[in-house]
Amino acid sequence: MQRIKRRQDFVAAAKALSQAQTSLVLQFRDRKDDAGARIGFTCTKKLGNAVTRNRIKRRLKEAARLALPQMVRGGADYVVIGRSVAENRPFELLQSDLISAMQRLHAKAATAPEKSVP
RNA sequence: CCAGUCGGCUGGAUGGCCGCUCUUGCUAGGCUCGAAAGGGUGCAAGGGAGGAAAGUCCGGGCUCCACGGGAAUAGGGUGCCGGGUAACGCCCGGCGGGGGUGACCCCAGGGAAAGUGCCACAGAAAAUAAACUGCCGCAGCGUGCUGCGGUGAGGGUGAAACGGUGCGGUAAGAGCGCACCGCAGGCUUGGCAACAAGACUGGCAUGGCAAACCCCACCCGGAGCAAGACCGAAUAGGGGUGGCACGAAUCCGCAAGGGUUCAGGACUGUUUUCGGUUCGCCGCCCGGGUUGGUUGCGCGAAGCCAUUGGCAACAAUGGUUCCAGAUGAAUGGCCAUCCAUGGUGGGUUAGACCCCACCGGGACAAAACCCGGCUUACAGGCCGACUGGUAUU
RNA sequence: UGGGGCGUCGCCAAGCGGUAAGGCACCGGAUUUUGAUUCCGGCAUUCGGAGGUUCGAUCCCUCCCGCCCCAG
Repeated sequence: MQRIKRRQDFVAAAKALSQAQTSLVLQFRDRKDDAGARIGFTCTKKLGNAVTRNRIKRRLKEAARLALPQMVRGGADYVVIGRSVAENRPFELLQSDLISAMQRLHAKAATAPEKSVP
């Protein structure tokens, strides 16, 4: 799965669907093309210093690597925004947060597909 | 043993499973992303955050720009002396001042006699020393006032009052004279110097503030790796060149040239004789350059060990080692045991810092071109030197 | 990476070497049957923090902390 690296992709994903969980916020945007799914990780400066922010992003990356590959859809951009509890939340709960957020987002996209068009 | 001062070191360990990034090797191609440049994908081995990587406060390297050399103006910085260094506002040693019983610690510490300015309140007066009050003498008379002269000693204040204390001296007094202290001047001695010591001379001049303006001495060209270099598509546009084309009317202009309409070409919407966009057409070559990519990018004022010189900072010589290179940003995720440590309960015990069980639980903080410093943050642990006190011998 | 600014009472703020203005809010009192209005009085012992210069710092200097803005 490719990583999102450009700022404008992050901004575009922020304008599309989002789903908040205890440890993270997941954003989902359908790019309407045939390329593979992409995922990006970010968090705000309010969460702490560089060590804390990096640790949150690494735990989320590892959870996504283990939990998500069989769930993602082609042509989709996912952005995971870390929250402060993600630093110490048990790893199994971190994975289940990701899975349920993605399930609910996919359900939202099915009921209201027009909203995801930018 | 208690209290304290200074300096240095360290910054959890081992293992398992699954990952990230770089380098090298392997058969060297395949597959794949991309317009290209270039990138991704396999296996194995090895490397992979810090003492502050931080704050970005100084100093350099490196790169580009500017510049004939140099100097000056403006602006900014530094400020006892000597040394170290590539350089510094850093470090070392010394001097002076201040603090502490002491080990030791702190100090932007040049110039106030170049000039300007400020010194609230209080106080007679806050800086050309005079006025006021006072003290003393003489004269006058209305007998406590006036005039003249002497004096700069006293005057509640204040952060600070024009040398201080004492003795002599005098009408009263005053460095007026003397002793001691302070101060100034040149001299001698010691020291590279800052400065110190000594005797001599001078009766004393120069209040404080320059982290107020300022003066003096010295230093500084500007920007920053998003510097800079290279590769480089479609489309549009620029230059050159070859072939084809370069029609008609009209307007501006001396001309070169330009505008408008029709015709014509290219692309395109559309059922269409209708419309839209564009303007010489086609080929080749050159240069610039956007998205993007590569590079810059780690052998260095490097680390470690030894010897020598130096009180030291540090330097020289010899040997030895190769030690991170990410870019929405790698160096991790999960788990187990141990270790340091905290809590609770129980046990041993004179008492435990000893033993057992359970629970909790790892300081600060992550390279972003690279080095030398400074500053700030930091759980816990270790080592060395020294000081004061108490007790014992 | 480079540059600039701010921090003063609960809120908005003035002051910029010499006892820290003012407004809103709050508290107490007066007026009123009660409330509003009005009037009177009260309300800053770290002027973001720590050092330093000065007789004396909100103000000057140094270092930190927090917040905001600009350029690429």
